[in-house]
Amino acid sequence: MPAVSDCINMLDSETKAVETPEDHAEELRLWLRLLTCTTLIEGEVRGRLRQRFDVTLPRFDLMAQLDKAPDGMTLSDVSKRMMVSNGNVTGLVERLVESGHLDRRTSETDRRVQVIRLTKLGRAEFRRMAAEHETWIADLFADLTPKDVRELMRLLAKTKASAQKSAGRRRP
Amino acid sequence: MPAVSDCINMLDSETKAVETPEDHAEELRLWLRLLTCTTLIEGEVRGRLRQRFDVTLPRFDLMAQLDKAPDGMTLSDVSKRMMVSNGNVTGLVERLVESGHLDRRTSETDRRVQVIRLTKLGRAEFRRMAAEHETWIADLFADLTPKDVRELMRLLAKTKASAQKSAGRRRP
DNA sequence: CCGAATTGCTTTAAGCCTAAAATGTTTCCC
DNA sequence: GGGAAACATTTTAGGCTTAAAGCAATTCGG
Repeated sequence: MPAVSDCINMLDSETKAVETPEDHAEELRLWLRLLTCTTLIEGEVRGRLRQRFDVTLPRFDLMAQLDKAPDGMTLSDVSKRMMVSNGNVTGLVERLVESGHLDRRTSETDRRVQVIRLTKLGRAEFRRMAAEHETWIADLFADLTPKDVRELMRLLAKTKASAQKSAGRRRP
Repeated sequence: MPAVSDCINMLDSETKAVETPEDHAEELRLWLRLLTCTTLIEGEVRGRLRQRFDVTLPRFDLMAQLDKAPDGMTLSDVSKRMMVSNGNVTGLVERLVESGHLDRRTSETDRRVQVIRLTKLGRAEFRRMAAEHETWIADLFADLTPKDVRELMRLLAKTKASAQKSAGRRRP
């Protein structure tokens, strides 16, 4: 219950109360736990991909994006989807074209645009890796009940929306 | 409800049913959403740290670990806590010693061990950054109710335990 | 004791990643 | 049409990250 003096402060604030020096320790702990979970799982997946298939996680992620887009994607599309910088994608694609997993061609209608696709080899290898990858994920989350999974999905969707809104406030 | 043939299969499996080619699509979607949330927030924090304080996220994370350990930590401790490789810490520490934020000395009792601490400057700068950092996190999670936060904490704790168990099965 | 593991850290080689600047292309609009 | 703005990508410079190999120092077992 805010004190009267706080209510006065709240008036000249925009959307959120100024509030007395509040701690937000809970949110901080939540963020650290979220980060820990992701780092843990990501490290495990990275290691398994390397050991079983001698492939890096970024390469796998890029191929996963392309597997869902049979007609190919532009580098910008990939960059947005993967939430990484443009320059990053350039190098990643370079190496995957080199190894024969990707096909890259300049768009006929817009010469700025590069369209990339999985090659036959790339698709076959990705499918093989993805099948096993799915079992790893299932195993990593094995102790969660279906209800836990649903609830986490819901709360993470809410988290994502909240974070996007906050990021948008800063970068409109 | 598993079919009879599945139950037979379940008998010769260890802890978890073999089950017919199961899809696990829900767990996969959960993992991708978890990753998206983390990437989104991490990117936002990284950008703000750079713009406001001209500091990188890994440097900030390292300083955060040391702020909680007034008597210092060994590089191994830091490596475990941050869940990054040893070699990574070596370089990170090198740069932070160089910039005057960290103090590094060899342990008196075990000459293999390097103990690092925040310098006065390092601690002061970290505290300044951490205060603002906490408000960013609060803002990014602003749409979650206290109940949401509690529930997420609980489910992520369960997720972490599940993933650790799974990782441990592979690397005992 | 003393050699064999183990431990703590660093080095190496390769790749990932970002922000910012640069380059070439297209679109917009006057 | 012609210049300005917007766009897609690449380049650049620097830092982060990992796995694996290497080097000391310590501990352990006989």
